[in-house]
Amino acid sequence: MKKGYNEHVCKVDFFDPKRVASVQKRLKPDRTMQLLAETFKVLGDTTRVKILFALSQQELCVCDLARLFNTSKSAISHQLRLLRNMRLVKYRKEGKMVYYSLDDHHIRNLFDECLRHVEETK
Amino acid sequence: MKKGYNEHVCKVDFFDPKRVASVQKRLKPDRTMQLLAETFKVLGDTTRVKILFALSQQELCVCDLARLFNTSKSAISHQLRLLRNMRLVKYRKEGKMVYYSLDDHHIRNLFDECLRHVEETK
DNA sequence: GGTATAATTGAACAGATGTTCAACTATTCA
DNA sequence: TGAATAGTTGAACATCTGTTCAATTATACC
Repeated sequence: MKKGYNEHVCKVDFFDPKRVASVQKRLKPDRTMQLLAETFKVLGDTTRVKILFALSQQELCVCDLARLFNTSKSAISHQLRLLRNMRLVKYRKEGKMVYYSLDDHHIRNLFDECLRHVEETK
Repeated sequence: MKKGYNEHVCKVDFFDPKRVASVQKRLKPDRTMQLLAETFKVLGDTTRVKILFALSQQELCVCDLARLFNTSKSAISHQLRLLRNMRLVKYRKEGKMVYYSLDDHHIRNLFDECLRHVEETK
């Protein structure tokens, strides 16, 4: 993401030290911001949004999801792995089948809040 | 994003038609899912999350933000354009300066909800 | 008008992302 | 045990993303 990076170039000219200091004090730790961004990033893909929305309606297996969105099991499985890693979905095994569902009640709230934003601005 | 794409390969094997049909009925329009994903995607970057969080504290100019996060004005400006396009920030001009602030009260709620998720699972 | 500078923009490029394909694992059932 | 199959995984690859650098625009002040 970074390239040459001319450290000697003055990157900033005019800024208000008071304003900057006051905001700086109230910033959250970098790690927290990273986690926030990572979580939003995982939500930031149409396939994954659809998967999560579907799972918010009903527990489903990989084949159900693949059928629902007319895509391959492999693609769905790769996406589910990302969602698992971020603890957005959980699963239970039943024989050869694996049933997925939402892991966390916050996700539905996130969806609702974001839907309201989208509805308002469109 | 797509390559060869073997249309003739059966992509799905076992699924529950009832389950799939019941969820399918309740899915939102594709355009809505896309807008949701686009919005989350814009939120899914550490620099932009930081910018938005800073702006949720106080109106700031590009130089303030560049200073705050020790990055270039150009990088900040590029990111602000994305945020403007998704109507997440608004701005007012005052001479040579451009002051940015949050456009929408939903964003703070989104942040809070996501923060709670992050705090719980870490 | 002319210079300085806050901000924006476009091109370039390294790195990240998402799907495909093929190989593999795990479980069922005959 | 062996065939069938639900699901996972890794490599490959085209596309997308974010920062840098250089050029441009817009405003202030002399």
